[in-house]
Amino acid sequence: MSEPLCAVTPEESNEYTNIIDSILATADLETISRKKIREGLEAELGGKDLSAQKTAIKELIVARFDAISQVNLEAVAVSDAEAESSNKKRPATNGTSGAGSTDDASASPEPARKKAKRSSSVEDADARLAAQLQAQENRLARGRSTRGGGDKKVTKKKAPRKKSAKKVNPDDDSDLEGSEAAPKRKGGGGFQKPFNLSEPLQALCGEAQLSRPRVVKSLWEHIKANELQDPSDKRQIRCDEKMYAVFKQARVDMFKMNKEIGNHLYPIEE
DNA sequence: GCGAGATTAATAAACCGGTT
DNA sequence: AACCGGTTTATTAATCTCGC
Repeated sequence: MSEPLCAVTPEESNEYTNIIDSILATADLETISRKKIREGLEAELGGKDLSAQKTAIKELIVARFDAISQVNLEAVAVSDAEAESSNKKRPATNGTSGAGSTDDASASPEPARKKAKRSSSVEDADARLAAQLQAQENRLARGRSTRGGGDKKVTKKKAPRKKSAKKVNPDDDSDLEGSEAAPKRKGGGGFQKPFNLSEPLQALCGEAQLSRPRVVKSLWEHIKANELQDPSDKRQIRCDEKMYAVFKQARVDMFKMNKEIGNHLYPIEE
């Protein structure tokens, strides 16, 4: 709709490039997105509306990202090569294969985020090697405890875990059928653990004891049955009386709801 | 082998970014 | 444009992996 997308003038292109470069210089290339860069650009330009030049700017951003990430990659490759050559000899492929390394460079940010897992044993070989190298570095750097680095909380933040349900199925079907007593993770850890529900929560769920996932499920059934989602922002749940008794507020964010649930679950003591 | 940190499992729906 | 998949929130227990 609307007007043909205008191209940026050379002056603008120049100006935008400088701004984008400065944004990229301080940003984490693994997590930065086009949108964020564009937002930063708009902010830098005093809130100027760039929608008319969206396409041209998108290309500009991509071009600058590619250019900068390639520079970074080369820098990393050099330091990597130096570091590794002292420990291990690796076929020095990087220097010569320009095309290959470039490809890796542009692809690296996203895949890097996606994987962070260790389910596949094939990838593990590499992962382990990397872990060992890193462990050595850590030990040299500090006497710090172990790979965790000491932060327990890191778990949640640092490792974006993959969606589980999806993996379960393929995993399940593949070859487990042959070997009945598959070693796979038993039933599902503590997820099935039942809790005593607080009174208001009991009134909502209709059960005195439920596991957390069941409580969530039950809550959503209630929400849908009573159309409690705010139409303008469906993540917001409007509390009816029963809900209010639990959450003590007229509206609750669906994620906060999960958080609040914890206050209404009591461990069952024998 | 033991200890400890890291990871994964289920549950829900919306939203966002990326891909086709 | 439409679709797909990841991310978000919280939780516990079991399991895995690695260091010592």
